[in-house]
Amino acid sequence: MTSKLQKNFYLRDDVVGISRELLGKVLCAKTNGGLTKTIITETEAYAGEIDKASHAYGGKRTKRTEPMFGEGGIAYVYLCYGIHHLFNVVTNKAGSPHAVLIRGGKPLSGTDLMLKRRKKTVVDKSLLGGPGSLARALGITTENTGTSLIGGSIWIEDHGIVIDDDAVTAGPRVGVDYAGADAELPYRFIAKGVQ
DNA sequence: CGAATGATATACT
DNA sequence: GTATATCATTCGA
Repeated sequence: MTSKLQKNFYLRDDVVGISRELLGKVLCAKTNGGLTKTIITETEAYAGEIDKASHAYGGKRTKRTEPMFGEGGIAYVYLCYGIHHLFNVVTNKAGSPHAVLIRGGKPLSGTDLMLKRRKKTVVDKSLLGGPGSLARALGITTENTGTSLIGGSIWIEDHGIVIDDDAVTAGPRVGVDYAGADAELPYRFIAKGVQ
């Protein structure tokens, strides 16, 4: 059974709960003429204005973070360190800059295309190991920021994969040391045994 | 462990 | 309008 996640999934105000539920879901991207699918195994929640690690902390609204302030159900893609594209799913209603960063996944379909984009020949965990690599393998770029996840070229499917609570690790986020105490929040979710 | 690399935010003139 | 500091990272040594 497969079904595409609908808008009401993204509109809830529990961004941490959504991050947890996205584990095991399938991220699909039809970019550059090719279709790729990946099972989401690692996510991170960014709780907008109350979260120092978020670009939108304190309700800061800029041209770059604009998509996060929009309605849930769209993509927010940001170029980080001049090299890496990071893919986020915007959640909550318009005006609440919540988002879920997709940090890792496992190839499901379109593997050849991912290998080609990463210039690799074998599938290993470095293919989708990390937010920058994952976005590159899926062909996601900043061009895709603001794209709708309902009816756009990027969407998320539910394949009926259930990740048991025992298989979920919640922990502090990485790479956000500058956020001080907020970097310690257990907003990071990893699905064990799927990777 | 350290460099690469470029858009963006912020603080200036 | 122009300048500089900073970054939700990765790869290679």
